[in-house]
Amino acid sequence: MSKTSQPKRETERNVEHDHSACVQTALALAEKLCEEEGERFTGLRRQVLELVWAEHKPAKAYDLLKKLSDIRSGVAPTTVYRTLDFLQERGLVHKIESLNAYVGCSQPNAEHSGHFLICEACSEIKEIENSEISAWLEKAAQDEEFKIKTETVELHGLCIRCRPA
Amino acid sequence: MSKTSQPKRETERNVEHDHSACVQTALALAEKLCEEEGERFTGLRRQVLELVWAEHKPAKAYDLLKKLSDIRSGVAPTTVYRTLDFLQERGLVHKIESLNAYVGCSQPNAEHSGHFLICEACSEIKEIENSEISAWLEKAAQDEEFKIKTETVELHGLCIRCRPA
DNA sequence: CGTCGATAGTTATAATATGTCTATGTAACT
DNA sequence: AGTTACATAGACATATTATAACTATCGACG
Repeated sequence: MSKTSQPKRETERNVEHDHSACVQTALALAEKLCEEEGERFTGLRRQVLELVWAEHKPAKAYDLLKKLSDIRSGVAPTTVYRTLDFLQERGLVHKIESLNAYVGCSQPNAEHSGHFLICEACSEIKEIENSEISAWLEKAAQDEEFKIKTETVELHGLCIRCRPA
Repeated sequence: MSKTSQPKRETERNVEHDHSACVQTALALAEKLCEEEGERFTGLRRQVLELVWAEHKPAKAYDLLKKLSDIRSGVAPTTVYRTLDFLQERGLVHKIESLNAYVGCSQPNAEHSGHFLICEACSEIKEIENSEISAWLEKAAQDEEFKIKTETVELHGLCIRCRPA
């Protein structure tokens, strides 16, 4: 194959991004985390997590349900929601409240609320790892003597690839 | 009536807070804003806004529907959602994404995304007016060259009255 | 190999939200 | 007043999102 022939299929997200490695890493990390916590990383949990990670876009529960039905039998809404609950509790996925959808988290060990950049053009979502954000928000909350437990921070707009030059 | 007799009924929120004045202000402001924008502040819109403002707690659409049914006929989900949409577009109410609920906004003229402190004990919600927050978030987004359009910032925790001393 | 708790299957239903078509109200113009 | 046009709201249907409650199965451990 010459360099000028059909280029290798690339993700929309990022020409540098090897997504299958990305998914494999997430699954491996999940497995490790469950083992450490004495939880079972069952086939169902693996399949759901894999489906959530299929893209760097929020996945809707009922879409996961459809896809899951293609690869197993006896799948009902409960199946999906129960599994998503499990994954959320371990920080393996986050719920995006403003979209009623779910994304995989790549820092599941770290105690954190997620902060997200959500592109309204291409739907790609990125978790911000700017650790200052929580500190800033706490500072703002302290003015009201409010004690933050969980943070929902979802910033909608245009990502670098979709914003006009 | 002596000073030691039955004290005047006070809101749970704040003994200093005159809530009926608070609602009246909000309604008057809404009326003014609609007039300025050439929009009609109809009976329905006033009633819905008044119900949303009944408490400083998020109001659920179907609860509003029930209450609205007590004071008008022919109320269906569409009625409520349509009216909430109208009010949201004018910044008169905000939707709290993490609760699927709505709160009145007291700075409807100001262009802004709301930032909220939500007490998980008493459900009271407070809109933060710390203007630095948006600036901070933009700063964080700039690291990713992301252009923010709307912000969902909902901080759940304990308010000053509910947090342990 | 039996039992116990965790996991998942099954069925039903609740809660949240939207689409579409029709009727009515109000403003603007004649 | 009569007519038109558009905004508002009513009516009805249905889609989407999420949970409840009960039963069956699996797998770790004694």
